[in-house]
Amino acid sequence: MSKCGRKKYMRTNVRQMTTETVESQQDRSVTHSVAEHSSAHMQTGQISVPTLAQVLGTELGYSARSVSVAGSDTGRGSPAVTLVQLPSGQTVQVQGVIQTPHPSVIQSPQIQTVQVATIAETDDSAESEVIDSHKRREILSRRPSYRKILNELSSDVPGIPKIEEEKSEEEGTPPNIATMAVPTSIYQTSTGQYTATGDMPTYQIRAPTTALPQGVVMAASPGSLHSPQQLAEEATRKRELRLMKNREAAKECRRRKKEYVKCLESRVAVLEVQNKKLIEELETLKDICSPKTD
DNA sequence: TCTAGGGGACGTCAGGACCG
DNA sequence: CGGTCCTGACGTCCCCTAGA
Repeated sequence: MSKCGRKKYMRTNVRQMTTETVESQQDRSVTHSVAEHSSAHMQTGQISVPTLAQVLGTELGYSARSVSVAGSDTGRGSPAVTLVQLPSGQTVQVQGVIQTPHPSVIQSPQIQTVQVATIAETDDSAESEVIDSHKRREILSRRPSYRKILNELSSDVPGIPKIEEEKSEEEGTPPNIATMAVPTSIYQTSTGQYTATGDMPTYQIRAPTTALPQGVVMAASPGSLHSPQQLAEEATRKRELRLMKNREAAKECRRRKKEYVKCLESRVAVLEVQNKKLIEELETLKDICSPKTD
């Protein structure tokens, strides 16, 4: 079946998902973490987030040249400020890359999973089941969206491209398209649904509402409906509109998620390098400070 | 060559978050 | 408070690859 045929199939084949199935999904969802999706199998090069590495790399540059480092972490939510003394004697205050401004998307669900397992093992009563469901509900509470997290990261580290909020449509310009300057502009999927912009200096982020036919809603105002048939048509139209919106939203959400994961991976890489350099520096200082044996 | 399995992408549903 | 947005989870399809 071709991609187009498959899409057609997906459109016409409405899956019957029962409530029971959904509830079981909820239970299983606790054990599912983003980390599972952020494996090394993630396709590379679709959307690059080079600015993070570049910015943090700049910080690494200071770190590498430093002779003495005095670090201080102001606590959770505040990035560590590091005093770096350059070889020239000049002291520079650097906002370190080691910071925990946000609850980790990758780690927290796993921790919560352990908590759920512990509760389930130690409590059997019906009352505990109620408590369990409450706790599970708390655990399932939504964390901040990828857009928010990434934007907060962007504000912490200048130079990281922000994910733009949707803008109102304006005539004459492509609506709801935010542009970001990135070195590589490959933005496509294996299905080719997104056009590759290989020779363009920017890639485009389409807001979920971009491709929506606004006129669909405008065309059928409730006042103009009379017969049950018209009501049914209106209901169908609304449903299709909602599905179309959600389709676009899901695509956008997946794109943001990928970008976010890439951002985290870049960060991990930078932190690993920095950690290695700090260890080397520590060894050097140990050698200098230790009394000579011979 | 065939097949099983892994992985990516997609559409859909459900429900929490957010906003006017 | 209702409408909309966002995202986790699921099922499905397609592609690729290793092994028989």
